[in-house]
Amino acid sequence: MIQTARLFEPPRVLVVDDEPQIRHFLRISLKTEGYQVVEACSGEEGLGLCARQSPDLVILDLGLPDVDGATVLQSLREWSTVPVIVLSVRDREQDKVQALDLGANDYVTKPFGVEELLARVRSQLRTRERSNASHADQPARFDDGDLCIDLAFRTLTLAGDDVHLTPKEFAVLKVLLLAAGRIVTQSQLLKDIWGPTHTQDTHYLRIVIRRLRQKLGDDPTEQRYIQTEPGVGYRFVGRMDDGNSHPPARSRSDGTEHF
Amino acid sequence: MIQTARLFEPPRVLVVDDEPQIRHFLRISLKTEGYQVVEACSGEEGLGLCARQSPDLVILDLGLPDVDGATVLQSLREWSTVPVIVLSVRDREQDKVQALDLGANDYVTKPFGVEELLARVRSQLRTRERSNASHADQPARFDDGDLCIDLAFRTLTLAGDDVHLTPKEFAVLKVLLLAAGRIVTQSQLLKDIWGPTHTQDTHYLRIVIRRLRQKLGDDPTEQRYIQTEPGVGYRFVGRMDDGNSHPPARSRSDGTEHF
DNA sequence: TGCATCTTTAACGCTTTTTTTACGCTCCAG
DNA sequence: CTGGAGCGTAAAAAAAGCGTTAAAGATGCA
Repeated sequence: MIQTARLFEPPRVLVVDDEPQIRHFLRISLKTEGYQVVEACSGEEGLGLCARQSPDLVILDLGLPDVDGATVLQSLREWSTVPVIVLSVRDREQDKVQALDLGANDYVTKPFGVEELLARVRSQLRTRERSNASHADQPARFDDGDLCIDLAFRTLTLAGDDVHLTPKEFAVLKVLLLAAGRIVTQSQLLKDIWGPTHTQDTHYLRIVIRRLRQKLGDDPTEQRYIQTEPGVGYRFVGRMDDGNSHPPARSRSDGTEHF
Repeated sequence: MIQTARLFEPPRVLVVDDEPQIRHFLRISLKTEGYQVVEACSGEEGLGLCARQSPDLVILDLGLPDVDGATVLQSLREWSTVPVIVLSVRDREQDKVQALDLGANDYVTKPFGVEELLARVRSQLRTRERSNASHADQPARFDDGDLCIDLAFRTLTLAGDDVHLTPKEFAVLKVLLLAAGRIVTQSQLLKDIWGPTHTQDTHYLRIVIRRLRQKLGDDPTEQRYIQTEPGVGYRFVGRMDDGNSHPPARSRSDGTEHF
């Protein structure tokens, strides 16, 4: 594998923990290993940072003050596949099983040894490196200045105003956004959202797409966020392009903008 | 008529352990979960089975009679990236770090709870599934600087401008592109796209081919992307080839256009 | 229970896509 | 030189698919 012009950028690790000592301790350890560290002290904040920064790995304490850690994990997994190492004081098997089945990639019981945790971090990053190499990470957030969509908070703002989306509307938008630029076939959307028994009920889609376009301010005369590929499906595209949109390799940019 | 009918095949798990009770125990548990189980009682045998069976996951006991478990892991990692969950009686941090850094994906200390182990197995397989799925689709793409076709994104750009293709047009182009350089017979195209009842309706093809050439900017006076083989079919070629003369078997034309 | 929100159903006009129909050209054999 | 087979082009009619609207069921919540 020839990886030419690829700048080495240290992996970003997001630490979500409410205890300042643990955060401090982890920050020191992780930085010593050469990682970039981002911190959040609540689940809410963690989800937001995940969406905006798309870190390479998340260390998530289950015992958070605001939201249940499990809930955070669950929300996260609705739109992100970032590796998550769960920390918890609970040593019961049942807790581990629950966290792992919610999408955690590893579960470490407190108190833990730093070296072990760091080795598990390395292991996860190693795995991810392989599978990620050819695949750009998914956008968790879209923002072009006018329209802003945040999958973590399920929010959509248009020119600063909050716009409300129904569950179906949001689900469709999410699927389209996660495949931004690519076509999503109608049957794919129907299968994902309405279930495998409705892969032919394209009229469902038409209604939802219509309302989405309405709420997104899509104007048929200009380029729209949601484009129709007749007979095939729909695709979400950003508006920054002046006519020529290009699918290709998006390098990992700063993270806060675009996707 | 491309169908995604995908057979469900249960993941294969290889258990490498010298203790018969543990093997038996794991076999029962794993089979109950619906996995296919393969067993090895020595490192040597484990490596062999890995090579021959290419399992989806390996559970490896570190305390093997013949070879050191760590050595097995190391050998394995020289040619395989299969997820490995290490079992060990040793609880020292140092041992965990060593195993993980040798390429283990997880480390579970004996005695362990079955449910936890199974959850960790699920977690690993889940991760692998995702990365496999995204790798599975062939990155089919043509780009010679002027014309750019991306089958995954279902996009076609000509000199930077987006060009819209109808479903039939795209289907034909896709078949031709996937056989780039080779002839695709008319009846093959008709069978693939219009179904086996229309293998004689060559006029359908003529229309679609015409519109494709139009949209691709094909000029009859120069060499065209889509060439006609009278009485036989059509072939897609990049433009740098010297066209006629030589036999058709250009498996992979040189450099600039990848596919 | 009643209200409000969301989803599903139904119907219609319009655009895009496919199919039909028609005709001109070239190449090659008779 | 003549005529048919095969391909390219063009424009139509037919079909399919999409966008839109409105109203009838569900669903959830106070």
